[in-house]
Amino acid sequence: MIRINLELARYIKKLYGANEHDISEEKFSPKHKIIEQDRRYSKVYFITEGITKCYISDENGKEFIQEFLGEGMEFGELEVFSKKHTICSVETITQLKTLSISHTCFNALLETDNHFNRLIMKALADKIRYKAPRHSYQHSYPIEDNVIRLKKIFPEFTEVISKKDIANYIGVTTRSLNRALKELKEKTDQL
Amino acid sequence: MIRINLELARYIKKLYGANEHDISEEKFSPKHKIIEQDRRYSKVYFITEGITKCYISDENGKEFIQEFLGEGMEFGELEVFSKKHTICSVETITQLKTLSISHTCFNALLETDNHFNRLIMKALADKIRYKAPRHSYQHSYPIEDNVIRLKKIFPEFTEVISKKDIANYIGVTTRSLNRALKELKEKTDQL
DNA sequence: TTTTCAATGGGACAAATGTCCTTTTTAGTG
DNA sequence: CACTAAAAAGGACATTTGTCCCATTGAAAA
Repeated sequence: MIRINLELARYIKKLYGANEHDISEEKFSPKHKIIEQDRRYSKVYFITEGITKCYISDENGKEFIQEFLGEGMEFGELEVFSKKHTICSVETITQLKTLSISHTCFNALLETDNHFNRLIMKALADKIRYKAPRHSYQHSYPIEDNVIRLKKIFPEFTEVISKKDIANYIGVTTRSLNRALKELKEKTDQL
Repeated sequence: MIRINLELARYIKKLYGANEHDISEEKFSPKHKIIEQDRRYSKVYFITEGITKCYISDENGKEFIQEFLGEGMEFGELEVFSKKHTICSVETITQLKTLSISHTCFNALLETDNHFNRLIMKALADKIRYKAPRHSYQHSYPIEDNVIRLKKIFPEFTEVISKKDIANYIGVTTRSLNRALKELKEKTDQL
């Protein structure tokens, strides 16, 4: 549910240690919007600490959360390859620390650093791999099953992430999520 | 709706022309399953002609279509980066021609051919970019709106792709799709 | 041509989810 | 500590979508 990539985190920290002027550290407080949908930016971010949500909002203001990003996850990288606007907003949930790098340097690294190139390639592939079954599951199963599934992979999810965000992640209304949680609780209490 | 990547198609054909022994051409007839979910393969395919569907099926046999792939789209590449099982099945819809290449050669190309590396990177990024808004839209809007949207981007979709596949692409039952199509027709007939 | 089977279309009802509101709880602020 | 605003919980009802059928059509096979 909260995606991480420790291998990438380790490597970007190592680069930061060796080559401080290309990579810079930034800190953000909770609920801070780092990237806004449909804009242009010229930096790629790597999370070293904390959690963000990455979401699309439509004209009615509905948010649909794509991913929760944790340590080692990158964002802002898609726009390096296809020079278009961002498709997602990224907003911090907890305090956040990032290492960031300009598009120019990112490109340079991709060309000169084979290992870096491979890590980014793998990170992209993993994003695709991860999304497919998730959306498939969400469509095919009732809300309750989705909640059970979340509980399994991340038992304390209700403590860290707000109900609204969880609902937007599953793609349902808060009302429906509450209903599912209540029914689930009643069922487990009976036992 | 049917994704293509002409730039990649052009380049892989060019490579095929120059270096025939690493890349081989294959032909498949309609409804042929080229790749099956949860298996291992050692080839990457590039479509040069025809259409396939790429889908996940669950334990109840429900199919959820991730993408329809057309000219220039690749499949089987995700497993090069994370050496796991396939997450999708890929099945031809029309006759299909592909150029395929072994994992080993694919990796070699990525390392030695900068342009190829960049094209693959971009192809991965585009797959991510494309998926996000699509799933968001499908969750947020009723079936009818989704059908209207498909009509806009691919007017003759009902002729090429079966109702069942369209329904599995939108993530609804055939019954619901038919209902939506009927209501849509009634509305437009009134005008 | 007849037969067969899959694809399509749709009726009737059930179940899941959304909408609209109101109440309760919680956390933060003056 | 009291006050306020946001988050959470849930009642009542409407709407959407699914399930379970069966009828029709069309195309491929015998």
